[in-house]
Amino acid sequence: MNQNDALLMSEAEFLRRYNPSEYARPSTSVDAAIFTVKDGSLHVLLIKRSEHPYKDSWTLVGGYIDMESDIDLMATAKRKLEEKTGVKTPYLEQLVTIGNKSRDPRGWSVTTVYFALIPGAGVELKAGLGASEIRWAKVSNGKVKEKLGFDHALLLSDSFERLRSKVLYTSLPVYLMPKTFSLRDLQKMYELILNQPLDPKSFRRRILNAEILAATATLRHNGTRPAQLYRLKKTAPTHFFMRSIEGPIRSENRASS
Amino acid sequence: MNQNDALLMSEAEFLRRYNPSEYARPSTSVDAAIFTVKDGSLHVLLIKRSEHPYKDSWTLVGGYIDMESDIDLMATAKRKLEEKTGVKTPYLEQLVTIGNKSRDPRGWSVTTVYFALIPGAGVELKAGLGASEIRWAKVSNGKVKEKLGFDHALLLSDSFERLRSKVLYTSLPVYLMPKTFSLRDLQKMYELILNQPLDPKSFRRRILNAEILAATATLRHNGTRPAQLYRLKKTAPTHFFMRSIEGPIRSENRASS
DNA sequence: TAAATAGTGTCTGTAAGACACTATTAT
DNA sequence: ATAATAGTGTCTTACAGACACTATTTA
Repeated sequence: MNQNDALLMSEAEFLRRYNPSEYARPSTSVDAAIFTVKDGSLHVLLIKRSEHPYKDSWTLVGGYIDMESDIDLMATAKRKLEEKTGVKTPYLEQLVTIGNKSRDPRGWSVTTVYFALIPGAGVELKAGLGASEIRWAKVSNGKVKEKLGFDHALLLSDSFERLRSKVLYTSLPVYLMPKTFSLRDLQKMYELILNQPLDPKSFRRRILNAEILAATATLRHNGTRPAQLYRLKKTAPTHFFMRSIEGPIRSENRASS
Repeated sequence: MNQNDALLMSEAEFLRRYNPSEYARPSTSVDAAIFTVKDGSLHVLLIKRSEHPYKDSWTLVGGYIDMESDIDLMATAKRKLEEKTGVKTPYLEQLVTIGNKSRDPRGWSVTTVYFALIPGAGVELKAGLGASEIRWAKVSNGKVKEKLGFDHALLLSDSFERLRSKVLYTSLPVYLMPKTFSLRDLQKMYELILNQPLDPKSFRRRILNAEILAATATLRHNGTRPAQLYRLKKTAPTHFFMRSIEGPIRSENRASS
């Protein structure tokens, strides 16, 4: 047995003796700000908790890692999303991880926050375990009317800010659209999130130059001039524009000092 | 006792009975990719582990949350940074959180990765507990020569990619500079990270328009034409430019689907 | 003087902003 | 024809790229 074998053996021996409950660990969870657009407004999915703590408070969708079946954190987020909405392939992005002593009355806890964008059509909500109710809540300026449990009001406003800031330089809103849509529809989605009107000519130029949309063979007729419908190209990744839309000053991601 | 009191009481009762070790939890840690520039190259801080697992392997600086003294995750990251380098106020940004079954042989583990930028001058390294050695390792193309333990090669390359991608549209490199520096020095820092030469005129125009630097009263004389020295304005936040430097195609932050 | 590094003048290119304009439908 | 919504023409503006040029030092 050479020295390398000895080292491996002793690591194996170490692992054999390792007791995971020897040291206290913070709790870890995953929360998701799941956005959609309904009736011309941005909404986020909330559940009403049926268990302590914060029983009967509204919160974002979330839960604990299933150490048996979840292979990684995103799997936990996807599982929660699918349990509640049936949606399997959303735009899902990790936003931030918040961990501190005070956010959960049970002690030190860490939560990784994802944000998801899903089209509004055809989603059927299921409250599921731990929730007595589930519903879409209208988001205005990063806030909902409901008083949220834990620090979820903060998680929501962070998620919304990130969404808004990324909309200035990416094609993210396409993930909120139905399968086919007109450029005007997409523009309205941008305007809704940015809370700011955009020039139609500049908007169309920007989106069409990105080459992420394909025109469909059909026009949509609803009473006035028909609109060309588009769909997202199958292979199109999220587009990052070289220049931002000029909007409110961006100051996301500011560092500590 | 009204209904609200009753609800509060029963939550208090719930918390009194709550047993944190009732459910298995993943382990949670914080790792930091601490970058500096030495001898004209980008370096990252590594330690050599003195304990299992991955005993005698090199890894990024990291460790467990101290549930008594750390008030939040960033406090853990700052504490680790200060223990190793003595630096107290770096640029410190949360990058991503990785959690899965396989990254640690002891089982499901979650780590939150920070990246830090510190000036090279006057830093004295201390290996400290759990480490037999500590040193700056040269980073080339997101990699170090050392074979890294756990999934730290991946954490490092992610950190480096994020750094590179943010350098295209922010003023981040100022945090790697000493107190005063010339614009040419700063340009060299950008070029080093981007691995791409920049036009001096365009570079100066870009940086000066951002109004984040103040000229000092002194010039630096070293043998040729003296250079105007600048310092970072005290109040200057990280600057986000409206346009990217044209570089390799940006594709950070791509979502799952 | 030459070598070396700091810094400028100025033209071009590109994509966004502004805004008036045309186009196509239903009634 | 009018209202309503879709979509265009085209001028301006802002800022990055390119690159030749000038400036200030030491030896």
